[in-house]
Amino acid sequence: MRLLQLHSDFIEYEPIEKEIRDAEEIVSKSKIRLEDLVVAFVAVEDRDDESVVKIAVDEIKKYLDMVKSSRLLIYPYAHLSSDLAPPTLAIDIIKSVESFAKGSINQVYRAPFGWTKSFNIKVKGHPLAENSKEISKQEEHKHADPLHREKESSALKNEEKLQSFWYIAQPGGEMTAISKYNFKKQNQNLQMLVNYELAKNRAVNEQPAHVRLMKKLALADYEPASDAGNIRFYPKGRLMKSLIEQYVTRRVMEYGGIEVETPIMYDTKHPSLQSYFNRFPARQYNITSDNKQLFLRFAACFGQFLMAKDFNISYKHLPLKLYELTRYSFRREKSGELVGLRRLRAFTMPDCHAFCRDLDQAKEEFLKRFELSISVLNDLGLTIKDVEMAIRFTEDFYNENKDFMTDLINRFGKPVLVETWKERFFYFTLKWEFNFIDGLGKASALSTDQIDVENGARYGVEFVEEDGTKKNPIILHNSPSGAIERVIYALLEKSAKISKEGGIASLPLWLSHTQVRVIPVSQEHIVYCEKVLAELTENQIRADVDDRDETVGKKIRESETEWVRYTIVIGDKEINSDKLIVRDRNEGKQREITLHNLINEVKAQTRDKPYLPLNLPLRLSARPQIIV
RNA sequence: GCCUUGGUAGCUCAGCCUGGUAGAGCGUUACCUUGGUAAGGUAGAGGUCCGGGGUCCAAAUCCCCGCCAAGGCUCCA
Repeated sequence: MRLLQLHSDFIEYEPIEKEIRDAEEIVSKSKIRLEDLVVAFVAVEDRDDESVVKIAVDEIKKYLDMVKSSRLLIYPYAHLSSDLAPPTLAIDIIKSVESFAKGSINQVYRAPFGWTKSFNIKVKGHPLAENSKEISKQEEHKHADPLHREKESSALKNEEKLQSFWYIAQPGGEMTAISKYNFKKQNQNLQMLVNYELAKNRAVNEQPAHVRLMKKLALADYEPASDAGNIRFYPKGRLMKSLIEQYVTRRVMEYGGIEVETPIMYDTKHPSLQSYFNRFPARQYNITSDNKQLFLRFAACFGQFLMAKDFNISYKHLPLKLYELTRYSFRREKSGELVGLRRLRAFTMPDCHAFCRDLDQAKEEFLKRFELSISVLNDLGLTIKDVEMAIRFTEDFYNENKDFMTDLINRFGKPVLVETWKERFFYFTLKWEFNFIDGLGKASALSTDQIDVENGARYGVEFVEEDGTKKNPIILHNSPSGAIERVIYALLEKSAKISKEGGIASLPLWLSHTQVRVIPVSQEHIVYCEKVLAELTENQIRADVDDRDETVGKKIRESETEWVRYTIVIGDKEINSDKLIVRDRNEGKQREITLHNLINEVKAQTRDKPYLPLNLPLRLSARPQIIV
């Protein structure tokens, strides 16, 4: 017996005419509408007998409980099988299913057997809404086997290939099965990552700290007029984001990345993309334009692969590295999955692909990019201490590249989470990522790299080998920082952690909106303040002056709550001497310094980092108020 | 999608249980104050109590339907 269950908002059906001679007689041919129910499409197959009835009803009942529904429509649907039972037997079995189901299910309906029916159905969108089963007489034995798992139509996955084995690998290369590993105190975050990945035990009832901070610091906010997960960035957030974007781009270009730009929407009917879609039921924004079905990119991969396909590449050009910073990549994550800046539907992703000649070259390049990623994160204010690494690979890859794997783990220098598969299902054979663990124990991937052995051929990317033959390259997929929004999330969450432990929450100076704030004691000092301001600005330091008609105390308080690192108060004393009194927020106290030395101090801390001027009026009285 | 919580002034929220004049703080406007390292004072303006329906003499408040959001579940190739 074949069973397809759909959790539906409604179904409407209307018997049109008898399809077979043995069709049952029906009372009325009028249209029937049922709401909020499970529709079970049933096909009775040749081998079936009455013994499948109980099994089928048990399955249906289990499914109804799972989706918390108590209304069932049994809908005979021959098209589920090509091996149908004779109609007379089928109708008996279906009727048995109906009467048996009535014993345990509140409301049971059945559509007539043997009729052509028109129907209109709306299936709910949740992951369990579609469920397909094949029921046979041996089903009961299968159930006794704990390894037996259900097939779900929505998962096109080959589950055997997908079964994961989990380990902790330590520097040196030793691997311990996760159940046997003893987590030490310093590995708390790794343990949280393991919990997050495996135990799925992460119920918390709090708003993440960064959501409050992104609003308080006037960086970013939700945009109610857009789709959820599409964030608005205020001037301060935009500036911070621009700086990170410029920094990451510069580092990738120094590494050898060639910057390109690719479209944000693609035709679903394109052959390369189509085969990708068939394999991975995607979550993307769809657009219909004229007669085309387009989707918004969820990564820079397609654009770069389609571009590389048209290149004339020799082995001498490899590794060839293409880079794009996507603003945006889109993923239509389910509404409930979206959180602040952590998980969005539109995000900015640095994406660098390296096309490599062979595995040896890919491995060599892989290590370079690993070092690049660590260095980039470090400069952004996130060290190895702040992240946990996960490595995922196929067993074959591991067995053939043990030394390489050990090298990778040693470079990280801490125990890492390992996930392995017996066979390759995804397009990569090896993947690592750095996960940031936030104050609520949630893990989010930042930097990542993958060895892709599949998409070269899928997209028809080729290079000419030394002997003149054409080959598909191995492709590495690296994002040295992860999504820019997510970097900001991690920085804010890290600050919140520090603050919770009694420290001073702050952002790296080069990413701070205002680096120095100048406060006049009274209106008559403003002119002098602006001179100081001009000198700071000339030296590429972001400084502003609080010329509003407020008391000094209040201005200082606001400077502190805005996380401004250096605050200078200027009155008669300062005008008549060459010394300034600076309030250093990191130290929590004031000290005397000359303007020249202050400039040098700031420059020393922001050396080699991008600079952008303030994107708001330098006088606070001229700024619109953005937050409370 | 499901579960939970929420939607009241520009912002953050109280009021709702127990129906009867629309509230506070911050911000904003005006005036006073001209200041020295974390909030100076006084006065004013500011409301479709998310939308629709119902109950009631009377609904921000109770009931029903809907919309939107957040958090959780799930998911995260």
